[in-house]
Amino acid sequence: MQMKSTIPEAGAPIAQTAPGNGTDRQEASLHGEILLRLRDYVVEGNIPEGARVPERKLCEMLGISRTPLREALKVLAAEGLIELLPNRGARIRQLSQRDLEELFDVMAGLESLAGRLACEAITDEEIAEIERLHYKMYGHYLHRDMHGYFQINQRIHESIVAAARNETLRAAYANFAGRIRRIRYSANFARKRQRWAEAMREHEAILDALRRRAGSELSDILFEHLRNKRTAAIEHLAEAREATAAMAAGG
Amino acid sequence: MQMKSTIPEAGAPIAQTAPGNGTDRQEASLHGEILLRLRDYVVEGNIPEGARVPERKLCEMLGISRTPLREALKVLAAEGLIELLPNRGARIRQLSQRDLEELFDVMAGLESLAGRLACEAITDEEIAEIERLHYKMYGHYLHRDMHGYFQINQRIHESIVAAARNETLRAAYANFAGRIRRIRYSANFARKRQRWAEAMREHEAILDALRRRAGSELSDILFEHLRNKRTAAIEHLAEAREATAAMAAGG
DNA sequence: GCGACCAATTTTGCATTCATTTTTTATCTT
DNA sequence: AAGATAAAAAATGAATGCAAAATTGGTCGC
Repeated sequence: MQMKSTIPEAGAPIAQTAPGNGTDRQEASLHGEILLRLRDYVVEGNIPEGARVPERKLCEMLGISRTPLREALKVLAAEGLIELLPNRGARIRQLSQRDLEELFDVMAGLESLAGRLACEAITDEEIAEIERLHYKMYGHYLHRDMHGYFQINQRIHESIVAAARNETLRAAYANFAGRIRRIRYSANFARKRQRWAEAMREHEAILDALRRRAGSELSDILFEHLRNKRTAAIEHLAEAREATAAMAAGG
Repeated sequence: MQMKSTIPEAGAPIAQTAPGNGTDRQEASLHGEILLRLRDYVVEGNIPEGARVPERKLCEMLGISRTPLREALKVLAAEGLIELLPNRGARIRQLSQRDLEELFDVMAGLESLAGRLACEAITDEEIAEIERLHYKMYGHYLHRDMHGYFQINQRIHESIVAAARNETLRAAYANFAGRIRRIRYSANFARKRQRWAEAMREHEAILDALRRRAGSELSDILFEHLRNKRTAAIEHLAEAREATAAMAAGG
């Protein structure tokens, strides 16, 4: 039975052109669509860490044959989201604490670069927009609305990356951000309260350096800002994993 | 005819475990081997820019079927070395001048990060080794040996990346370096003589900052160093492309 | 002689099939 | 009954087959 000649029995609709996570979107081919869908699926943490990604099940789920699926899996492996064990299929890549530290440092480097480049090209309008976001975020801070704060925070960082006017950088940033986001979803990540005030102050320094187009200075501030984030995140993850381990032992 | 049950008639030997270009090496599966071979083949500039990568020819060349080849092509496309046009096959990605500028800036950011991280972790022995390389490179500079200079220069930058103790960073660096290396091979890249003395001075500043473990400072110096490289490289490439275009028009 | 149109060939995308390895299950031994 | 062993089932890796799209070559019209 050929797919093209009959209506597939299983599977959800394939077509979708959602803006998505920012990584390269290659439309119009089956493996491309599958890649987008699978990447989002994995990034959103729908499969637990270290779990197998069974080809057959996914094929049925998506209503396709194994060929395009396997092509997508190879790409996801190259992107670092999954692992391919020879003759033993795909697994969701389990990030060690060290992996996460490394990832955060690379993100810090990329944002630090983005800040430096942004100072060369950013317009007054873009700065005004970031200021607007900043004050909105400050409002969330005052109201102790962590979720709102977090969302605006992310938009500010994305705005800085966008202002760098470097598509290559943006794509790399999106890739690494995706790897971290996976953890965030599955570990129910949240920023520590004690870090909050400090982070807010750092954001003011970021905005100040950006206004003055002080590239080298902004680069330093952003690196340190992300470094502090890293410390908080790693601690949080360690606690979460301990809790999970304890639960598994207790239950 | 199944590959496993008969000896393949066409194609060069598949097995090879060369250290290669530094990007992740996944052995033991056909698509993995193909990926390594194809990547090196493309990075070394064996196929001209924009040229088609015909599946069938490559399959015969490598003595395999299209399935693993296509898997490898998808990965190379994700890495940014080739482009996949829907229903029109793979082409060697043609980098615009803007693409190259972006790539150099990202490389600058990654090396800048590497320098910063290296200052946190580098040992005296590693610094001594980089000093040794530095003086060797200085010798090549004095003897006007560009090729020797260039090779040592590359080893110094790789040493700094290695000293950052960040495998994620190293892999990303290798990926971007590969994209640029392709151009270098095919455009017969070389540094401008006029930049040479300046680059040598910058390298002394790099070494000095490294000795003092001045992370932020080293970060700045490395970024500027790569930025200057970028300018020289882009100019050179523009000239080379003009020459090629003139040759094509004249011949 | 040059360009538009159409059939033949090639190429691509995906499904299917086959061989091999891994995992599961059932049986046997101690 | 617990563990080891072997057969059965399932999953993986790669080749082949088939339909759709694109490229090529040739013919016709102007």
